Amino acid sequence: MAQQEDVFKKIVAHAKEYGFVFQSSEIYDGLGAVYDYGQNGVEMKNNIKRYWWESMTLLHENIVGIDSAIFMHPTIWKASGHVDAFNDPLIDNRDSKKRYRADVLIEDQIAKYDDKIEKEVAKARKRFGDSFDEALYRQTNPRVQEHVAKREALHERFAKAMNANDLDELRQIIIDEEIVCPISGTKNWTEVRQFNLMFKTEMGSTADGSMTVYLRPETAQGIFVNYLNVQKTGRMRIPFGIAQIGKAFRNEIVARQFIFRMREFEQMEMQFFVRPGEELKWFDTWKQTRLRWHKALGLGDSKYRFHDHDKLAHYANAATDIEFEMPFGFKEVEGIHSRTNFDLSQHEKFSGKKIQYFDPELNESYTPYVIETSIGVDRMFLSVFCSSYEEQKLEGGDTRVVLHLPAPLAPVKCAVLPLVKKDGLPEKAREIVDDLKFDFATHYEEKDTIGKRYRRQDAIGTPYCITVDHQTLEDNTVTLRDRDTMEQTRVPVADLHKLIHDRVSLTSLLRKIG
RNA sequence: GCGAAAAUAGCUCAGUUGGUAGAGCACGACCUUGCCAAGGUCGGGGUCGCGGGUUCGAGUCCCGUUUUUCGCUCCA
Repeated sequence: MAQQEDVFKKIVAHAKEYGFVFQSSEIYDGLGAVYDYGQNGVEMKNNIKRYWWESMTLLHENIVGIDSAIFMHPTIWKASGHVDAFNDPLIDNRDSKKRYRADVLIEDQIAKYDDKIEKEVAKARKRFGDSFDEALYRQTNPRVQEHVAKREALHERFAKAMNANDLDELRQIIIDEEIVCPISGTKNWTEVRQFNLMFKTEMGSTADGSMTVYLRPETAQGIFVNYLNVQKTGRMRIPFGIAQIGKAFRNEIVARQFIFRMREFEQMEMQFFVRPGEELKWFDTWKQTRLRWHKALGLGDSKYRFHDHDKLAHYANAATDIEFEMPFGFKEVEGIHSRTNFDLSQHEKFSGKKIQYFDPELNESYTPYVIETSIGVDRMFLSVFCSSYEEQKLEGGDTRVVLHLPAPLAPVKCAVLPLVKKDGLPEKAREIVDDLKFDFATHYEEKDTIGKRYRRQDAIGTPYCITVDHQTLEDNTVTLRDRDTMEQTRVPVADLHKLIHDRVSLTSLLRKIG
């Protein structure tokens, strides 16, 4: 594990050193859990996004894309449940250093009174046998009555505090009830703090005319609220999907592990609308489709696994994660959820608009069910980056750092290098660059020895290096060096375009899954 | 948010009981070489994360703060 952490540190350092990922606002000491993509990172990230987007929109004639705004009507987040669910009152125990949701602690305490009541009743039932009048016992037994009274008083006090959002009162309840930490057994509690996971801002430039809006914590709702628009204007027939790539924001309590958990991040989400009752069939179909998309990159099939959720979110009737083996363990990269008709129904309720689909085959209307595939761009980036990084030992004791990026995702596709900086080789190399640059991200480099230039390209994952030497001037051939094998083959300049295209184009990747 | 550790040049680090900052690599120019990094000469670059305090004097000691890493916690 220590060794793995070490590797991860090197990977993070490499990402910075070669212009993939920088800490946000670094010259001002940085901003927690926010990162910027550099000159190479942005290219790779765009390639990932294009791979996803084209796999959705080109390979499925019943999936279309949208790009919805980050600002949305605040009621959307009430309908979706985010306003309530993203507002947890939390409390820490100073001895065990454990954090708990204050409301959950109190609810557990209420459940304890229920247990006491049931225990009394069970004892009496055993003692009196068949002649036991349970209802009468519950109403009259003083011990049961005492527990009931305490339970009711607590419940009332708790509900009142939660409604008023009174954090001090929640803490007082925990103290008065002498609730102890299950780990340390002590009552050494901190203050109760409210964590709002949604970022807030004001819309409207005057103070009294403004309205609180949230930066979206997920892109999915932008799809749900546009469901009718797309379905009608696109004449979409169920089953169909809507795809979207965009930024989302969460004020994470703890955001760590580099770009794995960020406060501002990017999602690629697709909501697939299906007939009620067919959702689990489609859930399974999308699980397999999405896994194929991942595996086509060739990062290693054993690095993926499904993690099915036992505890489902309030809207879901099935959910799984696609996990990828990062240097710090298997981690969620993509979630696939069967969201039922929860979201569309909620928006029907809150907006008062009818969001139904008339199914001509069934001759009936219904609220569609939804299968969601939701993948984090940054997590995808991290998984590709980590699994591509290698410190390779070469013969002769040398080492080289090489990024074995899937060629279609590499930020630079080929580098054209004149062997020496004279004898007309740079001019010839420039000619080749001018031919290739329209189709491929191409680098030209003439500084330093050829070996050094190869290593620099290896470090950013450039699949091909094209070297122009004296023979090139005679017979118009160059050497083509492969990043992974370091092998060189002599090829005519005229063949370069096809050779490179075959390996680096997104098409080759899409054909594997389409 | 709690606990622990770290922060010195673009990168990796040194800086000895407090005496006003150094190396290697990288970078720029020129020369040399020319197929798998680290030849020569010259040069640019640091208010030692930030803010206080102690001291004649702080990179070094103390306090606070920011960021990062690890553990806990949380995770629609």
